[in-house]
Amino acid sequence: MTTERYDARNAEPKWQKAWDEAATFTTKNDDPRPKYYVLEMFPYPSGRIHMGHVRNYAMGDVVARVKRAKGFNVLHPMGWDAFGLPAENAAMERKVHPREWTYSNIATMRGQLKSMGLSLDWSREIATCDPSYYRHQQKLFLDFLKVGLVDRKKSKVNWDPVDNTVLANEQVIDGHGWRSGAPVEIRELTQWFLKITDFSEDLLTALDGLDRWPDKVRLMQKNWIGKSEGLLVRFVLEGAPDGFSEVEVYTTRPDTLFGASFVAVAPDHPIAQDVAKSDKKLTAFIEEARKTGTSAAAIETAEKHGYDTGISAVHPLDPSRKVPVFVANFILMDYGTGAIFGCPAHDQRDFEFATKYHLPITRVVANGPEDHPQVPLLEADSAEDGTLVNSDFLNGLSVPEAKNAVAKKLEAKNLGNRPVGKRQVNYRLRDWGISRQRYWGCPIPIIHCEEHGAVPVPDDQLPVTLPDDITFDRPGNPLDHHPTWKNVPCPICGKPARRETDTMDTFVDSSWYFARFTAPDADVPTIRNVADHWMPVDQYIGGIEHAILHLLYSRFFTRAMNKAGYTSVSEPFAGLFTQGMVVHETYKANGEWVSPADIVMTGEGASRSAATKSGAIVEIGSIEKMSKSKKNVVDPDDIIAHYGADTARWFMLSDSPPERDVIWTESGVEGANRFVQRLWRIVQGVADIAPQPKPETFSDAATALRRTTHQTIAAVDENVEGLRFNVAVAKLYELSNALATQLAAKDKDASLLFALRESGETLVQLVAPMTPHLAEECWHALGKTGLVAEAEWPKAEGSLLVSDTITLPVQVNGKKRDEITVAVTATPAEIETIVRKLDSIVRASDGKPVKKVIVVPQRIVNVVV
RNA sequence: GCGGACGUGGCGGAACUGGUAGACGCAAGGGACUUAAAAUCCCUCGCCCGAAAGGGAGUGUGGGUUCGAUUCCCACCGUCCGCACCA
Repeated sequence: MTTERYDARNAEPKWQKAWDEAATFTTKNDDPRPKYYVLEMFPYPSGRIHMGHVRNYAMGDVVARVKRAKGFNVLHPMGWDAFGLPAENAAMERKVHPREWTYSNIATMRGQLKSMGLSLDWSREIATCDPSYYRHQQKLFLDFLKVGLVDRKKSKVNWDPVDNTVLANEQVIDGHGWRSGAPVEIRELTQWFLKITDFSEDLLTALDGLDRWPDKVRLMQKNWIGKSEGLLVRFVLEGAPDGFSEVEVYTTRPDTLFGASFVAVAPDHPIAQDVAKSDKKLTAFIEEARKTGTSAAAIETAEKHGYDTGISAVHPLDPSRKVPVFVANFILMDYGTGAIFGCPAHDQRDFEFATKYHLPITRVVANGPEDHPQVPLLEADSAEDGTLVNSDFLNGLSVPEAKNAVAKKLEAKNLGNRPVGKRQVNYRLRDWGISRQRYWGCPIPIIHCEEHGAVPVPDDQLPVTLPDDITFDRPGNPLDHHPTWKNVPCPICGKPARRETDTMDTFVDSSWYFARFTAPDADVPTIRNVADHWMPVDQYIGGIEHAILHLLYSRFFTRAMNKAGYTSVSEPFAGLFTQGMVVHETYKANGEWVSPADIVMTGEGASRSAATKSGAIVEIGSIEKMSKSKKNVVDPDDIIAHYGADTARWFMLSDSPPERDVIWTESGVEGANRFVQRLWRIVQGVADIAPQPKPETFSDAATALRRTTHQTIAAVDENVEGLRFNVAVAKLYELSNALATQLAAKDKDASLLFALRESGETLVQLVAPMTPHLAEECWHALGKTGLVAEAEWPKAEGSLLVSDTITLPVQVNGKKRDEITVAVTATPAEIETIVRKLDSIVRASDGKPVKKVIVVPQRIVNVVV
């Protein structure tokens, strides 16, 4: 028996090459076996992979390898989310072209991913920044335009007046541009929009069908779509400027209409704007309100402010009542009609506002007799389960009844030739603005002609490619500055026209890449029947940070592609799993963050202490997400070079439940590596046993080992299906322990030798999805021909999963006192007889009479005294 | 503020549908092997009382349902996450 250590550095490249040469992971579209599409969120090519990638891709790879072994035709591709701002920042800071920077990062990261031994079909690799990808995206955009899913309208953007550029929200820090430090202005630009709101209702209701998505993500999307059912109500105005005889408000609480004590409109509301023309104070108020609207910190501390316009609104149900009309800073023009009626008693914001401006606060919904209308409220009370009071014909009704009664009444009542009230469903979801004033993105294929307006680029002129000769020495969008690129003839009249210089939001790129993977070389965006065959993705795995935008946009995009005829599915991801982050301790020396690679740790447990290599004392800080800024990053390359990819993969799958954060620790990696070495030793022991014929009868030891082996197959199956990798890992440890114990036994009969061989081979197959290189090495050592990656998944023998005797715990009044071993077939009556005679039970009963014996078959016995 | 999740040994965590709480790993302690170390192997390992046998309480806190509750219900405490002047 050899006892050499397993040498990952040597074995891993060897097996990666073997898989490559055998094309083990290349997927054919016309393979007749049932399909399984597993996908991990593709990475942004930032430069190097990080531990989060290792964890994400290790999980997906386990699923892919298990499904492949179970006979599925598995699609498991990889690509690059390659457009985006960091490439432009690199260009500005390091004078490197965004394309070169991106492709060089891709090359590095591809090499790193390959060193992980992932079972990916690299022949399907795509990069979103490649014209061979984005030309199809341009085609999709034009087709969406044809089917009416594209819109062009004005929208507000963050504008940096020094850099002359549009800023993303994350580039605005405390109301200032991140690079220039100048105060950010809000500007209106004409932008392209995708009409995601056309699908608001469908995107909402279809969430119910996504039963393999986390409830949490579905709830987040539901809140994001934000459906509300309410009523539009028209108020007649008195004392308003010409042309404003009425104001329309939106409310979800029409039942509280009799509690209205004011009407408020947004600073951007046409009425406010009009009054401001002749009212300097209001102009100043609106200006002030806009300022507080930009930064999140300001909003949180912002007080509710209002400006009384002097206009009165007539109560629609009681013409004798009139309420003042305010302009208020907490009303949003974008939601509803940009105007509300305020009911201070039942809305906290209205309550605060009314208190400040001394407006009446009248209770109109009471929870019970204690809520006498005359008792002053200390805060608003939503009182959704209450009964209407103080409300004329509504008195005594429940809230839903009152909502309905008000709606009915106002719908029937006419003002001019329209009803006063109209029921309306509202969504918080807004259309998706995709215009970005940037270079490194997919060009929007439109040509602007003075005569013909926005003209689509004809199909035969696609793709509109990005020009290479650009500079970043001027602020603003290089496409806009380019001397020639944007000058083109109008496709309709041929007169000089100009290209759209905006590029698409990078979320567009990632909204359909999963569909492109199904036919990555096709000269159309998707081949319909191929996309229909593979889609939806059976298992999608990625970070929770994409719970809303990426996943919602992809759901929309799939519907849009469906409408444009590219696929007949409408949901892109049947199963979704969101994995936790990789976190690590932080270290500080002399006030500076220190990398774990630069410290020396001494002592253990609570008495641990750390120092830098130069001897400075290191303070051990909190455990946080690995990030460059805190320097608590462990580089996967270092780990793979030191321990091998299998150790890194095994560690990422062990211990922590995959949806939770995992703490990266040195001892954890070493533990994982210990297992890798241990498995190799065990397998060498098994390899010394010649393959055995299956015996007729088995010794007790052999049967016990076989039971463990087959129970482990069942357990690993079940836990991998449920993505509980940490539990599957624990079961594999148990099997290893049982196998090692029997391997060390002195006298082994032939049946035990058979069981050891069976157990060893099974163990190798079961770990193969997690530590694939080690498994190949073991498979080979066991004398197996072919690749374990291509071997059929082991099947648990049903007869070994059940036993003919069973051990039942025996409780007295719910406390365990003893246990008995009986035949599985023992009847409850037989068990009861045995239990009643047990010394331990008689003793524990303490002479009290036995009232009842509860026998739960196969589970437990409880004696009630 | 609204919504959601979670709370189990020194640590990460396991526990099927209400049925033996603490699987498995890490850390720790003891031993074997070794000139020594590493590696490896064996043993112990939630808390309290007890030499042991055994016993007691125990899954954030307090109550409830049940023969039986980590699991279900109510209240509270704590942690984390999402959304937010959304009418």
